[in-house]
Amino acid sequence: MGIAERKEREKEEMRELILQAASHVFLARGFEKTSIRNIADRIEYSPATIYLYFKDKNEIMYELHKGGFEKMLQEFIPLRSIMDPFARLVEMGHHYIKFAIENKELYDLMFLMEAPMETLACKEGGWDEGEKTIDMLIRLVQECRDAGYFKKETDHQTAALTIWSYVHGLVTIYLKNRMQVFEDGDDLERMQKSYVLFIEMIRSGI
Amino acid sequence: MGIAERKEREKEEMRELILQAASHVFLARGFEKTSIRNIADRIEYSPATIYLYFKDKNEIMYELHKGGFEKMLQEFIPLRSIMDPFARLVEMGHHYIKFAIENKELYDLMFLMEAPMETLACKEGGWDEGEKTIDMLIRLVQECRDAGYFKKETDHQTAALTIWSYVHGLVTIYLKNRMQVFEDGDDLERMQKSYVLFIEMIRSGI
DNA sequence: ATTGTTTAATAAACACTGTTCATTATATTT
DNA sequence: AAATATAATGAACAGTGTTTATTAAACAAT
Repeated sequence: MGIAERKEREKEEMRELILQAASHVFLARGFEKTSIRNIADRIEYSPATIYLYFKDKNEIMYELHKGGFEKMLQEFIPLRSIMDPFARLVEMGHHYIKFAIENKELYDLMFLMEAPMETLACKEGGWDEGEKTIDMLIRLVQECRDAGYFKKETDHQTAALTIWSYVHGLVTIYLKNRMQVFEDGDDLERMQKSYVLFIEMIRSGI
Repeated sequence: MGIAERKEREKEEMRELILQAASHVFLARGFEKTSIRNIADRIEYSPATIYLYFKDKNEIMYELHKGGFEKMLQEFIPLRSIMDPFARLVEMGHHYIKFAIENKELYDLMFLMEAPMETLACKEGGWDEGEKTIDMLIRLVQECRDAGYFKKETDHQTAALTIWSYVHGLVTIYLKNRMQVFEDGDDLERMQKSYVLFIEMIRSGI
């Protein structure tokens, strides 16, 4: 029964081809402005063909959002070489902010857009990608406490949510063009200064 | 020349009528899913008529976003009766979070969507609404420092951005359904706990 | 090799979207 | 009452996501 297997493989290859094209067009034109027809054009297939491989546009979005988390976790790998947990936390924040700035569209898809969450709601199980990432942060907070940085009574989940909220808020203000409230000066520099302040805050406050 | 004035008044009334209808449909169906035709239907006019009063859909969004800021600043008025600046800051955060939760769509429009910012870019001048709000926060931070709460060397703008980032991030995670990363429990309670922690952090850390 | 059957791909359509423009209806002025 | 200016619209354009009936290709059984 080699044929069934080959078909399976070909189906997977086609899915991959579509996702690759989708990713390319999305990153080039932005998510909102990309249509199924754009994606179909790029791989020289009919728009209807895409619906043989994906339920709807949201499912493509969901799949790309998954890819975004893979990419992000990849970029977190070098953190493992940092021994001190607090230094690792600081560096993780840096990498998170850097990832958001360098992958605006992807970050939007991962943490702001509704599309992937809607597909998730139709599926069984939870938001594995998000959970995996926040778990990393929670464990890191735990390590920091164990190493004597944070107060013993602090709840890890609460601390993780607080830290995540801050970095997510910071990059979202930037990505969504709301740094305009500060009239002049360099946005990135201002973010840098804020991050330094926040780090000092959690060093002494959590 | 009473006619010209009446015409002017009628034009303004029509704009208001359209905005009112737009607001109603937007709030009921969500911003993304509302069309010019939906708005036109509600006021029993042709879709083309709307374009006699607004340049495009973005301009309607921009106008509604302005209304959102007015509403928010209205809700900040009671804060003035709080004498202690730090207590006022805490309460401002509370109100900010409350406003976001009770006006999800509006908050989205004010701080996340691109539409109003695109109209802004075509206009001269800056983002007055945003500036006014962040200025409130900056001045409040300044008051706190003067009252001996924060460190003397802390930059007000940096501190304000840091605080805003946190609350904005927190509500955005919630509004965009990303609280799912925490498996069980009440989202609002978790946010409450995080906010308490954050307040303690800035009390001792800024 | 020639059937019959399953699978893959598509063209065309449906019901939408924002937006424009020539045409019609109304209101104002002469 | 006729001429003009203003307001409102129907119809169209180019686009969207998605579905379906039809065609083309690949496979299975004879």
